[in-house]
Order: sequence, then structure tokens, then C-alpha cells
Amino acid sequence: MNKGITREQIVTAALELLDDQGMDAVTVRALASRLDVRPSALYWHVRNKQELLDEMATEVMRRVAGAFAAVPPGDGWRDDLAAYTRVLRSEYLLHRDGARIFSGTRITDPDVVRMKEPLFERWTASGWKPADADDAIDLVTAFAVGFVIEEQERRQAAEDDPSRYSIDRRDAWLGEGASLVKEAGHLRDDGDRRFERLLGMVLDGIAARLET
Amino acid sequence: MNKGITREQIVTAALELLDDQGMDAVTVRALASRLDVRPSALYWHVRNKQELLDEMATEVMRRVAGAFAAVPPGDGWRDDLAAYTRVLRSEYLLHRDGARIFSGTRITDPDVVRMKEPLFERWTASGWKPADADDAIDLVTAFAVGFVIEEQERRQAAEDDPSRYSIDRRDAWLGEGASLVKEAGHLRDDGDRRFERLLGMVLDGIAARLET
DNA sequence: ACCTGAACACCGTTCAAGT
DNA sequence: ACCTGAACACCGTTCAAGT
Repeated sequence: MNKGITREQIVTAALELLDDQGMDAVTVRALASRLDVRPSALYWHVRNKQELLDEMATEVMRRVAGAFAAVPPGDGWRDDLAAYTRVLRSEYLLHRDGARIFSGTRITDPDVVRMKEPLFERWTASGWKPADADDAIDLVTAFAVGFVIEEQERRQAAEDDPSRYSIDRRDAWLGEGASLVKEAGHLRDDGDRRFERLLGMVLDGIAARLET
Repeated sequence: MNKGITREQIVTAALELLDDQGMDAVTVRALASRLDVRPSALYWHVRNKQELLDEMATEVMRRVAGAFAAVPPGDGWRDDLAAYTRVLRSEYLLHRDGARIFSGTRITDPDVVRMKEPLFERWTASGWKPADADDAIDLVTAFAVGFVIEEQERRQAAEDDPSRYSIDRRDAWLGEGASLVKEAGHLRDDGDRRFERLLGMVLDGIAARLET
């Protein structure tokens, strides 16, 4: 019955490999060995490695779509847009270097793009134009991508070399002067609180444009 | 006199290779051949390929620092921050997949980080706290990174397969329904105007937070 | 339909040896 | 100090052949 490997199994195994050992370890050969198969076997299911990478990105975005669909409608566009942005960040955070790897990649499944329809619907129900919804979704997506790339880079750097990430080392590395840059570094908070604060600003900016 | 290769020449050649043929073509061997040297020669100047990549990113950010330093001070924090964001986008756009490749990478040169000092200075001169400046710079950076990643992905996709990027093909690909998603796609404008519009929203959001 | 076996061109990296 | 030559382990991909 369950002879042979499926396309989905390949993608899932690839995502596991990514999380366990990083992107450089996601090789056709390592993947094949994890699936107990010769490397060339994968080429029956997948055109080439690039197609595999696209498929991984699409799978991640499918999960975003699923998670967002499960969120109960909020109290107006602001809630819904915030929920979407949070979901996007969460799914990126689930995979190491997720934001850098999976952002801006070619989606191979129309269903994933179509999932934005509910967002548009609730949006226009608030009385705004599709073009505005498009701007808002795009802005919030750009923000999430940029934020999480930075966030994951920091996290990875800290894991790779914990000692390097102390404030004192950073100050010493920066040398004389740059006192304001240093001060900002000291005050900096990371993670959820920072994300929520910046997201709030983005939403404020959208509101400001729409309400004029 | 000019025997031998320098670290800078290696980095410059690597950036040229990236622009000409894309990231996959940036191999140690191709680089060596472009510099008329055996591959192993590069390892005298550079620890490994990762260090080379970090150096490329640092060089790009050095150029951002230089370009921003050359911008005359604007009329208040909003002008300055906008100028910084535009410079960042421009330098990313100069290299194919620049935003994805060079964002969130480890900066190896303290001078590049210190270049933010003038931004902080002008900011606090407006009467705000360093923590607010840090938020603002970070937000604007995240936006630029996310925006340009999407922008360059679109551009690359259009170059690779021009036919695919027609509105009609997209609509057909999306299938039935999703009418709002389609409509938004039709209305969408790309490039500078879109960037300026979304940047305006981000700055509005920052202003809203600061002024309360 | 789905996979193996064998091969090909190409990687990054090391290191002794040259100059 | 700076580079070559030769080698090593490892890539992605193709394709005839098996079942």
C-alpha cells in the first residue's frame, strides 16, 4: 500500500531538515537518505531543486492561510489585519531563517493566493476600496518580513556565538563615540513586545491614510 | 607593484558576478577565474565563503552609509528618515536580489553601524528619546527590506518568464472566485510611486506614536 | 508508475610545495 | 607574503535500466 514516496513527504522532510540543520543541509542527497531512497528518485516527483524550494515556501504559506482562516473575525479591519500579520510572523518563526527563505518566493498554489479574499471582503465591508486593502496588506506583509528577518538573524547569531552578543562586547566593538547608537542598543527590547509596538505604528499609519 | 589580489578586489568582483549572473554563479571558482588566480588563492585573503558573503553585505551597507552621509540634512526628522529609507532601497535595488541577500547579515565593520549616529543626533535634536529613534529606524528598515524583497522578486519573475506575468494569465491561474484579489491585482501600481505611498503611511504611523 | 545504478560536471576547502 | 597544484568529500542532475 504505502510503497513509494509522495511529493508532500518530500516537502515535509525538507522542512524538517531545514529546522534541524539549516538551509545548507537541505541537499537533494540528504533528503533522499532521510526518505530511504536514492537521490535520483526525487527527480521523478520534482523537476529540480528550485521547484522543491518553491514547494516548501508554498507549503509554509498554505499554513499561514490555514492559521488565518482559523482566527475568528475581529472587531473591524484593524483587528483582522493585526491577526494576519501575527500569523505571518508566527509561521516564519517556526522555521529557522524562515522569513529570509520563504518571503518573496513564487507561490505555486492558487489556493494560497486566494486565501486573501476574506481579508479583502472584510476590508471592503468597512467601506474601503480594494486598492486600499491591497496597500494595507502589502505594507503589513513587508513589515512582517523585514522584522522577522532581523529577528531571526539576531537569534541565530546569539545561538552560534553567545559570547559575542553581550552589550559590553558590542560597545567595545563599536569603539569610541557613537554614544547614541550604543544607548539605543542598551534600551532595546526584543521579541513580542517590540513587534506589537512597531505593528501598532504601522496600523496607525494605515488608519491615518484611510481616514483622510 | 600591483602584483597580487586584494580583499577589496575580491569583494568587488563578487558583487559584479552577482549582478551579471545571479547568486548561484558566485562560486569561489568562478571568482578566482575572474581574478586570474587559482581557487585556493582566495583562501589566503578570506577565511571561507561565508566570510566573503558577510564582506559583500558589509560593503553594500558601507555604500548606504556613504550615500546617506552625502544627503543634505532635511527639514526635520521626517525628511531625514525618508531620505535614509530611500537610500537603503536604492542600494538594494542596485544588486539583483539585493534585499534578500544583504538584509539581516552580520556587519563586519563597526564604521557601518556607527553611521547611524547622525540619524540619532538629528532625531534627539527634535526632542525625542533614543529609544524612539531606534524604533523608528528599525521600523523603516524592516519596511524597506520587505518591500524591496517583494519588488525584486516580481522583477526577476518578469525577466525570467515575461509571458507569465500578464494580468490575464494571473486571472486564469487564480481560477473562479477571488474577485477582489483579482481586482486589486489589476489596480496595482509598482515601483517608486507605490514605495513612496507606503513609506508615507509608515512615517505617518511613527508621527502618530510620537505625538501622543 | 516509480526507483536504482552509474556517470558527469561542478562545488568548497585543505595543505604541502613553490616563489 | 602570496600563490599554485593536487587532492578530498560533496554537490545537482541525467538517463538507461530495472521492476
